Amino acid sequence: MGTKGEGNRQRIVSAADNLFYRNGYNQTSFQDISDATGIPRGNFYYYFKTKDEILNAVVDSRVAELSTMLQQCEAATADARERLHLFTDMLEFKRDDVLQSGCPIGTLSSELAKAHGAVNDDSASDGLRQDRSGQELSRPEISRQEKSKQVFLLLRDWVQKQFAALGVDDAADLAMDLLARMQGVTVMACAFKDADFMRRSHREINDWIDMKTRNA
Amino acid sequence: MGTKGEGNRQRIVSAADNLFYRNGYNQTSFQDISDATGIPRGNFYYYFKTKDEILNAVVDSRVAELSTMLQQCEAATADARERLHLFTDMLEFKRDDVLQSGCPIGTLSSELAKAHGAVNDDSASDGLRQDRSGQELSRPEISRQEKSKQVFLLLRDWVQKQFAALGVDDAADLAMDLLARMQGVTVMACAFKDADFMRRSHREINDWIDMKTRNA
DNA sequence: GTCTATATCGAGATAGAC
DNA sequence: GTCTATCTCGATATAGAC
Repeated sequence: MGTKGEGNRQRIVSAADNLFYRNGYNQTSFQDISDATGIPRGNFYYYFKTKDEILNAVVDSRVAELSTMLQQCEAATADARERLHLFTDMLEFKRDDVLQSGCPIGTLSSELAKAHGAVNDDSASDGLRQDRSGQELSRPEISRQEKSKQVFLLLRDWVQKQFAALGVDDAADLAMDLLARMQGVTVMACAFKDADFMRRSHREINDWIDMKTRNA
Repeated sequence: MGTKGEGNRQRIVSAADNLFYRNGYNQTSFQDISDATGIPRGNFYYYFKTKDEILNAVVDSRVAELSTMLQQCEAATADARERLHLFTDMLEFKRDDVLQSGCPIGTLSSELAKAHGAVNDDSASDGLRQDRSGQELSRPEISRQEKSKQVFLLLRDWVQKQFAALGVDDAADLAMDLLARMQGVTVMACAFKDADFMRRSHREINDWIDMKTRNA
């Protein structure tokens, strides 16, 4: 293919984004991304040194895409309560995907919270693990989870801003509560493949938003 | 080791249970279980034909363990509202584990919801995938997720029973709502490593239970 | 910039001695 | 029942031709 390099980079990130969501990060191979894009495996190392760098690019891409979506929510209405309702509408737009694969942000975060290698049951050593030369062992899952957290941080801060605009005094708590409720709905709806539960919960979350911001 | 066989089987299941939780199912190797138990890799195939069978045994073990815990909740008090509060106390007992690795049930369910192999973007074929001989391809992730769902079903039915005993007319919905709220709390608390959020949410979930069952 | 060939490792699973 | 040796496959990653 004679297309320009940066175009290929974007296609890799886009395919990886989709595959990380559908199949999970650990279960997605370079071959899978190669099959989805038509770009040969070896070329990936021209754009990314490691699989972790692809993950970084995917998270950056998700942050950028969600930023755009949140800006559109702000452009659509000046009423912060309406903006929050537009935000929860994701439960409706993405219903089929959520039922099949859960929330892209939540499931990635949960997956990356899992460690690699042996489980440390040893109660004698409570410091960082060290190798024979005394250096700390690198733990990639730590930085990976920190990276994936960026998407949640973006959403939390935006939701908090909307609650604050409505004059509540616990906007930070309410922001975490809203995200937690949406996460809980996606986990249970996906586990039970229950679309009706998603619809009902969507309504009740909107009612909860209205109730919490009634004095605005 | 000259210990009896069934003892070894239990030790394998127990170690796998812990490793599936801390490291994830897909990221747990037979070598990891071997290291944790001292039982050589090859012996696993005397007790289990495949890794899937180990997963089945782990889920059965979790169902049995949780059944015991729920029976203890019932033995502790005849007040169904008190029983539900004892149930939510898991958010307190298991706080450190949840902060590190999330909920064992929810994260396993989310992990097993992810597919294997290529993502089907092809809109022309909307039936089951077939191989060249026309047979349906087996999709182990389907039966795996169905199996893991058993733990959620146990909890949902028990919670529903408690709500029903309190005379509410939407016990089934409330059971799903309670599990969803707890799942949401664990996902966000683990992502943000926020113990305070867990404590606060625990209180608010208990308040919500009391509110929903006020007329009992 | 693009692609093929390959190195290296660890996974799940099997065979067969004891 | 227990254990070692090994098979086969697919993973990430690298080397180097074009």
